[in-house]
Amino acid sequence: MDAKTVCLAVLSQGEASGYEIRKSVEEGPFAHIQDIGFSSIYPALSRLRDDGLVSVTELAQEGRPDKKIYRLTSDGRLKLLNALQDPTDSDRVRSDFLFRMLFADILPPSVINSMIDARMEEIQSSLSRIEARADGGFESAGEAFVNGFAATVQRAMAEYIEDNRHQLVAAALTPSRAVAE
Amino acid sequence: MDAKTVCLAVLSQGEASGYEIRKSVEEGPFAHIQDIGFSSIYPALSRLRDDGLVSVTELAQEGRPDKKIYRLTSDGRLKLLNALQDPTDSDRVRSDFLFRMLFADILPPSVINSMIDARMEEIQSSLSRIEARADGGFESAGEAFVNGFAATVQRAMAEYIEDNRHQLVAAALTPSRAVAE
DNA sequence: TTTAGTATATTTCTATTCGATATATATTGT
DNA sequence: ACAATATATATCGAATAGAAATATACTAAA
Repeated sequence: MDAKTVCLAVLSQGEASGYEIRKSVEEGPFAHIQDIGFSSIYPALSRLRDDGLVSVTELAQEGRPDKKIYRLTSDGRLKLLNALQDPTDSDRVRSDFLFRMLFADILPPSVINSMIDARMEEIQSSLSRIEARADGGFESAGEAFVNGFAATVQRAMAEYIEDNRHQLVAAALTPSRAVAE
Repeated sequence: MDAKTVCLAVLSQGEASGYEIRKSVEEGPFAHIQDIGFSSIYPALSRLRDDGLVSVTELAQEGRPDKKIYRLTSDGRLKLLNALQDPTDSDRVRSDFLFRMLFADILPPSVINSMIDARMEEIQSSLSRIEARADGGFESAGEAFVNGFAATVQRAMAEYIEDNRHQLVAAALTPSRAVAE
């Protein structure tokens, strides 16, 4: 989703500043399925305000920069509802880990092993966060569905890696392709 | 991975034009784990050539634009080997589908249902392509591992969706949040 | 048969996004 | 005392996304 829709989506769950939108996307229900940086958020919020889809209240703060609190307008809520029904883009995965695994037979086995270990740790910590979120209960059936989805996929990945990693390491030990060493 | 490394990676499996690199990434072993567009490939190839990491041969063709065929140099091969051992970025997923499912309770059930159906079809066609690739045999253990990984994940997703879709549709039928209708 | 769509092939444009940095201060941990 | 982390916005350059421009051949459907 584009940054504007992401902002509308987060704001539909309550008012927030740009900073809080980012935190919400990183840690909240959108974690694992969407990410966004400040350099997308701030221009997006400006445009949404110009288009009357959000309203802003500046809140003076001591010790910190003034906080700009954004709220959905009714136009904004409608826009979100429409955007959610627009044609859905295909899901996209970008895996640096699997990219490297494709070249397992030209990399040193020790490197392969530590990459796999690192990936397994990432998966475990993802799972911890997912399960922690489940303990807190869900605001909607959608959140429960997405959380369960993420958990299922992470577990499937962990299981596959554990079951098949030895084949990769074996291949790295007996390289079939030309290696520069 | 950045576009330059993707180009080096594809070229490590044989010479290719920019157009062929794209096709290879879309359809070959990189499918499902990486994507790249022409507007990344062509500038990347120019830079790689400037840096002496690839060499170019122009091939005149009739009826089609001249084809520029790129080959890895030995510097390029080394560069790839190094890049593959650089710190690995975290895997990233961007799911428009799950994003929408988060809002299942404010969308019409018919819309939810057709989004789910569309997603299931996409998964099935992904699986068909993955299984077709398995039938062709693999060039390396890495390819076999990645293909099996993709198959496992797609099957886990399909199974989860089938098992849990009714909960989403039920929620859409009895909306708990304010809906504009 | 004509027409639409798909395939080959590169280049370039605009808009968006990524990643880092600048700026400023409070709080927390070592 | 010092380092790291958290709060908060803005902006810069580089990279990427997505579409369009250009040109031709082949294939399938109306």
